[in-house]
Amino acid sequence: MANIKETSVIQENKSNAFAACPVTFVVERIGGYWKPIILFNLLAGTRRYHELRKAVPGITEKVLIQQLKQLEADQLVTRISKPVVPPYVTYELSPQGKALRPVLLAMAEWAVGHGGAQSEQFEKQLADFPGEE
Amino acid sequence: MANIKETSVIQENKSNAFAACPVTFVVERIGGYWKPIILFNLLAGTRRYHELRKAVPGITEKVLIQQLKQLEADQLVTRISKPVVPPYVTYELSPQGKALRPVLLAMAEWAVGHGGAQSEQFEKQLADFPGEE
DNA sequence: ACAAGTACTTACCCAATGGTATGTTCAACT
DNA sequence: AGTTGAACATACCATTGGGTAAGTACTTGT
Repeated sequence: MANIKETSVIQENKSNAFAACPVTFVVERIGGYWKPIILFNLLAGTRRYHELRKAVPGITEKVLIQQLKQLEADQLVTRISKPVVPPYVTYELSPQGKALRPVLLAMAEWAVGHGGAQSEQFEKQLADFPGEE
Repeated sequence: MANIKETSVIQENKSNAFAACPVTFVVERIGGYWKPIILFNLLAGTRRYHELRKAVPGITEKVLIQQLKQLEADQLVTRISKPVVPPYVTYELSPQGKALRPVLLAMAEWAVGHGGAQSEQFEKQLADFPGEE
């Protein structure tokens, strides 16, 4: 019987930081590579699962589902499933998720300002971005 | 000789997403757990290495250095080293880094609004947060 | 009868992130 | 001569995020 490892010091440390720093609180929820991107897409409105797949290029099904589940568990998105065949499932931002709009828009604007060669493209993307619903 | 793996498809996919989505552009630079937290601390002003260690609880030296190097490589922070002994090294936000202020503040404000039990604490933190320099 | 489409699930794998622990350099202090 | 302190570097390990590939359930279209 090898090392058993009691509850991991790391998690405790993270909880400490979590308690102290508001940014940490946010990172714990929308950190990682894909979550902000998914949220940004949902900001534009309710999307079916399949639509999200197309809207977020490069993401795989597994990861998309995985991230959606986590976002759902953190109550940032709401999953609505109609019991029909073929399945009809949509995802949309919860009120908490919608409250992230300023964060995501601030990100997008920074990208416009500091995206170098991409800036123009980003600007176009933002131009036809839907406002509040 | 086993599979050699040419340049990784993943990176290509990421570059695609990167090209299309402004939020992806940002995530590529300040994604991960620690970077936003470090940037948030630097937002309050120039800090010595040792000060950062204390300001960011739970981070280890290795990871702190690592993240600082990456931020420096991405030109979000500037490292200033005085050639004295003992070493005197400070880190501060570059202009690009300072431009992230709205992003980080938006995060902090979201935390205040949605931090549940922690909200009050976050609010205090933000109250004595320095403004623009 | 069979392919197609939708929204997943499962099993397996790799690479990056992050953590622990220790070493280094140089000078001032004791 | 040994310790201390700043700002790292390095070696090694564990965890996690993310990727690939395949399978599932159920119905509609051909």
